[in-house]
Amino acid sequence: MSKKHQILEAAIRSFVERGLQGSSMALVAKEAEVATGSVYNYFEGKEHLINECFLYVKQNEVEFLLEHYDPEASFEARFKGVYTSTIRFMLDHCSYFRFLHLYAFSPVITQETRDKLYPVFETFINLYKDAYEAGVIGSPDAPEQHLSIYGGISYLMHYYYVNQVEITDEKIESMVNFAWAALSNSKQVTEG
Amino acid sequence: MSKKHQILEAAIRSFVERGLQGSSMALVAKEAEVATGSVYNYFEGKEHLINECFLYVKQNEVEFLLEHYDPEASFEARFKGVYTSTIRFMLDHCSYFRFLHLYAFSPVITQETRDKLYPVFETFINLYKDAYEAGVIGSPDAPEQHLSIYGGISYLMHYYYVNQVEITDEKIESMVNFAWAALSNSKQVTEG
DNA sequence: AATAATAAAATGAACGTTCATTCATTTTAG
DNA sequence: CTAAAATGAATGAACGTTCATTTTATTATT
Repeated sequence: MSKKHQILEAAIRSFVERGLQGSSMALVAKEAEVATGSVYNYFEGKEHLINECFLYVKQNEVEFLLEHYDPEASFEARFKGVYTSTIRFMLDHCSYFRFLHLYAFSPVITQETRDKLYPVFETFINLYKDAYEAGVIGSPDAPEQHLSIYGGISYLMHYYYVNQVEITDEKIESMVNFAWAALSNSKQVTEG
Repeated sequence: MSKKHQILEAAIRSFVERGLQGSSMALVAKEAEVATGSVYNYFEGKEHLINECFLYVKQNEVEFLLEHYDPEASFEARFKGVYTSTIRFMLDHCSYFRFLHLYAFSPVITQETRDKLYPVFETFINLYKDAYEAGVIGSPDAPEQHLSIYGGISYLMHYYYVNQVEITDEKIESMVNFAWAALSNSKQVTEG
């Protein structure tokens, strides 16, 4: 693992466990088994490091999602696939998930950082748009649909994490079905 | 408004706008139009202040929810009522909502603080339990149901806030219907 | 291959600033 | 006149950042 990776991984772990306040640069460096000054060879400063952690995690996430994405599958299969992948990613990379859950909305994440991520997630945003045009889901506003489901999953996963609930494949399936039901039912609800 | 309230309100605003790191005690005091030392007359330190902000917001929330809660109403009406109140509370107290959304999962909020809140929300936790026993909703795990809906609403509200989307009564109704549909449909989904 | 020369990366002590906290003093309330 | 509350300058520790020095890697030369 490269030194930059070491630092990112250590930083994410520390930010999650001790918070941004509680994680001094010296401490992050120590956890990464690197000299304090070395962090500054790779990152301009603490704020920059935090933003880079965010990008790093998000890029890992989208990479994972794309790996398991089949553009030829049915809408239902694709949606369920994306939700399943999202949950699996959260499980496999617990500290990544917790980092996102804690800091995705923080004012320390700059607009510049956020803007970098939009194109990366375009595939999935388009999935919602296409599904709407095909009449599979009810709302035309893709981000809204996505966020309310992603938010639900996030909160739930956090709850499972805190309470150390083991998440079986059946549990994942149940969550995904719940999400899909909410999404596909929204057609009737918003119209009725 | 008492001096303690002034400080809490100013702290919440500052924590939301500048983050925990960016909000020095001197700055919070200045925003509260109070001397730096005065903060320490009411709060033991910064961490304590943050925890008190959390309790303050949560207690305000539950007060608001109870004010609009009718224990005699039907399950559907009660659920929809709670969701509607939650959304209205978020809208009326934007910085409270953002504070919760940012720091509710932070490691700076102690377990002690969290434990204080469970009894406060018991009414609403029982609502889920009762509804399950009455066969109205499918899952016996009340916190899970609640969290996935609350999470969805939170993420959505944050999105609306960031994008300055005006939230009409129709929009609230649509969100509440979406939530209720997800909840009441979960019966079929988890069984099917 | 071996050695020297140069560049790049890594180091951690030192610096200067910031900031949480304290406390002697002043102001206000009873 | 007394007690409580408020004040903000002073303090000292913590922390982000820098940089002179050392170590490692790369290239050039014999």
